[in-house]
Amino acid sequence: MRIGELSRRSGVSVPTIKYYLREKMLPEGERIAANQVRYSEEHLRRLRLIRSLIDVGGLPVPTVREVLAEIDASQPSVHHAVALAHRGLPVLTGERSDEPREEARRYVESVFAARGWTVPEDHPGFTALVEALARMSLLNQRGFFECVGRYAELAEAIAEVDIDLISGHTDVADVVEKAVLGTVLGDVVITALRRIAQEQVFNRRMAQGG
Amino acid sequence: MRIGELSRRSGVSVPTIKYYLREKMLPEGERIAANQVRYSEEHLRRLRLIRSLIDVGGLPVPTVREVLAEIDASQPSVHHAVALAHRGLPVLTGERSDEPREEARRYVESVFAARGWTVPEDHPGFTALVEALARMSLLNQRGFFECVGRYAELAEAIAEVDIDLISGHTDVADVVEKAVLGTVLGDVVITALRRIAQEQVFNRRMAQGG
DNA sequence: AATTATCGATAACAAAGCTATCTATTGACT
DNA sequence: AGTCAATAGATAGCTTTGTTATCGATAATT
Repeated sequence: MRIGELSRRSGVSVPTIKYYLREKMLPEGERIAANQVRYSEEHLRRLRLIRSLIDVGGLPVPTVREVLAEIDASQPSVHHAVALAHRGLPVLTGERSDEPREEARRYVESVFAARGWTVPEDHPGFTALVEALARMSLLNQRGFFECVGRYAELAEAIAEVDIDLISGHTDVADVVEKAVLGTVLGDVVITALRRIAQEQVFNRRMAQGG
Repeated sequence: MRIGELSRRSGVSVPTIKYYLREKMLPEGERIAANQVRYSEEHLRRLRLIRSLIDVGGLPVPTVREVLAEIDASQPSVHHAVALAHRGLPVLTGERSDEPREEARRYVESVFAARGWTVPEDHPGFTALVEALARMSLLNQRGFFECVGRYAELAEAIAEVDIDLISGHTDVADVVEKAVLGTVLGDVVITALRRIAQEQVFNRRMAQGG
C-alpha cells in the first residue's frame, strides 16, 4: 500500500508517518521507483504499536524508538526491553540523599528483606518508590509507609499473572513484545482498575457502615 | 520568610515560584508593604505538594491547579478531587467506537458484572481500560483479556488498603489531601512494586523450572 | 492531458513549563 | 546616611516535544 492508505487505515496523518520514518521508529518501505515506496501490513501493525505506546502508555517518542529498537534486535532481551519501557516512570536518579530520602530507603529495604526480595540500589523502580515515599514523609503522610508491605504482597500476585501471560511462548520477539505491552498497557489497566475498585469499595463501605 | 528563603528551602527557583503564583497554584503571601510579601510554612508545604504531584506523579500543571482548588474548596469532595487527580491517565473519551473497541467494552462489562461492580459508561477509568484492551486486540494480543478478571480481583484488594488508609480521619481537607496523594503517588508506588515483583517472580521461576 | 498523490527535505507551529530581563522599591548592613 | 543585594510585578524569551505545513520534482490515476 502507499502512504495515503497507511494513513487512512491507521488513523495517523501522513506528515506524522513521515516524522516517524525520519525518527527511525517505522522501518523504510520497499522502494518501487526513485520516487515511490510501498508499505506492508507489517508497517500498519508497527504503527498501531507505536500509537498504543504513545497515547495509551504515555511513553515519549524517543523512548518508543529505543523500545522498538530492542524488539527489532537480533537477540532481544525481555529484561532490557521492559526496562526501557519503564521510562514512563518518573526518572529520579540524580537526587541528593537527604534525611527523608534516607528514611524512605531504609524502610523500603526492610520491607523487601521481609519478603525476600533482592533489588539493586540503582534500580529505577526502587528509586521511584523511595522518592514517592520520601515525598510522603516530607508532607507528613508517613502513615502511608505502613501500606507498602501489603502493596508489595499484592504486586507480587499481579506479577504472577504477568509472568503467566508471557510464559509458554517460545518466539523471542513475540515474548518481548508481549512483555512490553503487558507492562506499559498493563500499567494503565491496573491503574484504571484500581481507580474503579476504590469507588466500589468506598461505596460499599458507605452503604454498610454509614 | 521571603521568597528567597522559600526558594532555598523548597529547592524551587524564584522565577518558578513566581510562575506558580501567577498560575494561582500557590496562594499569595501576606502583604507587608507595597513592595514586600511574607510567606509562611504553609507556603513551603504547598510548594512541596505541588512538586510531588508534578515530578513524582507526573501531573500537568493545569491539573495540579484544579486539584489544589478542590482541596482548598470550602466543601471539598474526595470523589471530585481524586477524579481530577486521575488526569494523569490517558484521556481517551472522544474516540470513535469501532469493532475492537466494542469487543473490549463488552468484555469489560462482563468482567465487572461478574464482580458485581457498577460503573457508568463514561467513567474515565472505564474508558481508559476499554481503550487499552482495544489496542491489545488490534495488536492480536487478545490473550491479555483473560487476565483482566484476576487483575480486577487484585485491584479490589489494593483498593481495600487504599480506603483503610483514609478512613478513620475526620478532617475533610486532610482526607482529601490523603486521597489525592494516595492515588497519585500511590500509582507510582504500585507501578514500581509491580516492576520489581515481576523481576523477583521471573528470577524465581527461572531458578526453579529452568 | 489533467488532476491528484507521493517523495524527501526543511521550515513552521503549538503547547507546556520554565527562565530571564527590566524598573522601581525595599531591607540589611556599615 | 550610603551602598548593595533582594524583592515585586510585569512581560518577553527559551527549550523541548510532537506534530504539521510547504515546496519543487516526480509518479500514478482518470
